[in-house]
Amino acid sequence: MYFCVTFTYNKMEKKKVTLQDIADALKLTRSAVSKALNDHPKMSQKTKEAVQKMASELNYKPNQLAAALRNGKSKLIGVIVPAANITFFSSVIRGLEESVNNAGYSVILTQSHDSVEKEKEIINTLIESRVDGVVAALGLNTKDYSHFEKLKDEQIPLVLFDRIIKNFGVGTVQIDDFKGAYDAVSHLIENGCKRIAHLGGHQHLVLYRNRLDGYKAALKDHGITYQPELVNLSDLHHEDGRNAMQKMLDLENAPDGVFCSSDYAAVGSLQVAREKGKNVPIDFKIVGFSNEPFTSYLEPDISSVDQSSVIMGHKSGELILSAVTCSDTEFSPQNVVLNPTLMIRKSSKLFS
Amino acid sequence: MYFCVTFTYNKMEKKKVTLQDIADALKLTRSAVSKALNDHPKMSQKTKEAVQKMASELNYKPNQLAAALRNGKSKLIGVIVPAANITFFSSVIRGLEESVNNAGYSVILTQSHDSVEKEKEIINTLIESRVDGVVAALGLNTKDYSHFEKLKDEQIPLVLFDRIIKNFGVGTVQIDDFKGAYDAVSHLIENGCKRIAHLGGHQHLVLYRNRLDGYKAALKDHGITYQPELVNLSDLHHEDGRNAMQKMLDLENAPDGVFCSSDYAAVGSLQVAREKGKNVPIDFKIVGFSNEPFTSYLEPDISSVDQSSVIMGHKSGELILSAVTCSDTEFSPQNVVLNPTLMIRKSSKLFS
DNA sequence: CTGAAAGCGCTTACAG
DNA sequence: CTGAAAGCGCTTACAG
Repeated sequence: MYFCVTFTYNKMEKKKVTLQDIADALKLTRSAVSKALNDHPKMSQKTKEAVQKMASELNYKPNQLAAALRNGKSKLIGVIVPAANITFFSSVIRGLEESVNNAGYSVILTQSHDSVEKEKEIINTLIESRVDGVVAALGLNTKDYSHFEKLKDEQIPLVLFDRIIKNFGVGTVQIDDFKGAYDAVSHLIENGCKRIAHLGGHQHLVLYRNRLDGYKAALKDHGITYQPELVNLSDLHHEDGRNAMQKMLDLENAPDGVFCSSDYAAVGSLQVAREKGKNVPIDFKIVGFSNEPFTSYLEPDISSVDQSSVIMGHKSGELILSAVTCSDTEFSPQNVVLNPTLMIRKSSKLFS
Repeated sequence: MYFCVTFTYNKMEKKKVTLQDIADALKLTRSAVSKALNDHPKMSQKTKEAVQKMASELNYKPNQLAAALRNGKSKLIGVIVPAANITFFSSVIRGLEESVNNAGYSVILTQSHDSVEKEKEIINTLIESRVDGVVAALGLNTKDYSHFEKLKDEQIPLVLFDRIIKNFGVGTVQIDDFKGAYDAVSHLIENGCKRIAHLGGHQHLVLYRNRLDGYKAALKDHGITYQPELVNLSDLHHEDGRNAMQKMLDLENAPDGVFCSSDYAAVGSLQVAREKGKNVPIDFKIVGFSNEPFTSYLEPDISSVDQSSVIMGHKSGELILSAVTCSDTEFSPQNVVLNPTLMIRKSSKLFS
């Protein structure tokens, strides 16, 4: 599978330079040096400058571990996502890392792989690492929240995004899934669809419930009767989209459009519709969810609900930072709801 | 842009339980408790059990910060990527996190945004965080490596992946880019291409040099003369692919196929070829690089060189762990070269 | 098999 | 404006 080229180098121990070394060099005490370095108000400018100079000369690197232990805060934010290589999550991570990094915090990244067991382990590890806060999206199968309660017990602030827990008393960041779905389905109706299918996600997750509700509401408001056989719930992977569409397009009264709660399911739908001889968008229209970059590369490109994932990350970062840095005994976690944007592309337009 | 719902909860201070608390409860000393918890050989089974029991009763969580300070190792691995939301990087991160996590290490994720300045800052932060090792892919503009030298000065092991530095005396993980390119171009030739273009990356990065070399070698071995005007070097984004292809297809002697060092550039090429009335793959054939998931969703789906990114992450994890846990004074960093796999799809096949 | 002691590198309340 | 001292929570070499 691979081959290796190796060579050796000498790994010799070298003493790390500490506050004491700077103090010695300058005939000061550790405390003075510490204060100078931390820009303490009651320190003469002269001493500060001398210390700064010596620190960089000696190539001093403060030991954050020691500072963290002493201060009782690690400047570490733990992040839990199901998998780091799903575009939506990696985009949130991107935004999150940017925003907390700006404030001098680092991100510890963990993956639950949608396993509750793993989620529990991670939370223990994060507590032991003494992270100052945790930002998380629930695993697909997480229905019991006791491990998240533990964070509360330890007084570690928590912010949930996208896959959130309702009324859990923690900060949350989500998009308005109801509105995203409502807009998408209304758009399909306005472009001539009469029978719209919905490929949705598991209903124990709030966001998928909200999307289904938005779908139903849009139908109702446009005088279309809700048909349970046009709704399929799954993990929403590419294959799930294919399977669902295979069945639905074989219905006697097949749908003429579909609103998918995931772009992967939407691509699957597009492929199957084509295989069954449908012309998309003329015979069959599609809207996906998440606005994954690839949706715009397809032919026809697929309409999708953008959930501004990088911004969701930024916002999650802001929330966790405000919780972490808040010194009040009374703290009010915010629940942020971002506005979704329907990106209209060829897959759903009447005249393309 | 968003609205907020807020409410308050009471943030009261609670004492964390420490070794001392367990010791007090059991009339033991901290040292005894520490040894019991760390499964020290010279501890009676009875004590160990009693300590374990009390620890979980008191809901004890060891303070990793304190342990790290004392042990001189943080069990933290720093990761530097240009951006976390590029599929290739997020996949490597996925694999890396999995493998180091299995060994009890956590990942600190950072992003350089292809900025040398940022890269320098990150390395300082990681040193201050006392990470036990660093895994990194170079930024696109990083030509000076002095900040990576710093890691050596601090005796922090480094593993570079994909965008590596040659002969830097550190562990590296890459795919055989030469072979990947060679195979891709040979495949195009075998499927009838006579004039093959190459959209390549900046040549100060070894991997892009290797791919260009592979391209040239394949041409040569098949008796085709290398034509500089058919090579375009860029950042390889979607737009770069479009721009390059716009120009090339207007050449008097336009290419009949293209090997792109990125899938994003490949999609751009596909779009432009279509816009110019080419039938892909009949008139014009395309092979990309990285095997991004979306390449298989397109119509025609795009052939691409798979660089087994998750495995690259696993391998990087293994290398950094072996460097971190190695106690020898002599350590030999490995240079791992993974085998690329050409994924043949419709965009490059003679008879599709 | 168990305990007393020292120390990792920092910071801060206190005293001068 | 500066210093001496204590302590964050752990671990380990040493003594018994």
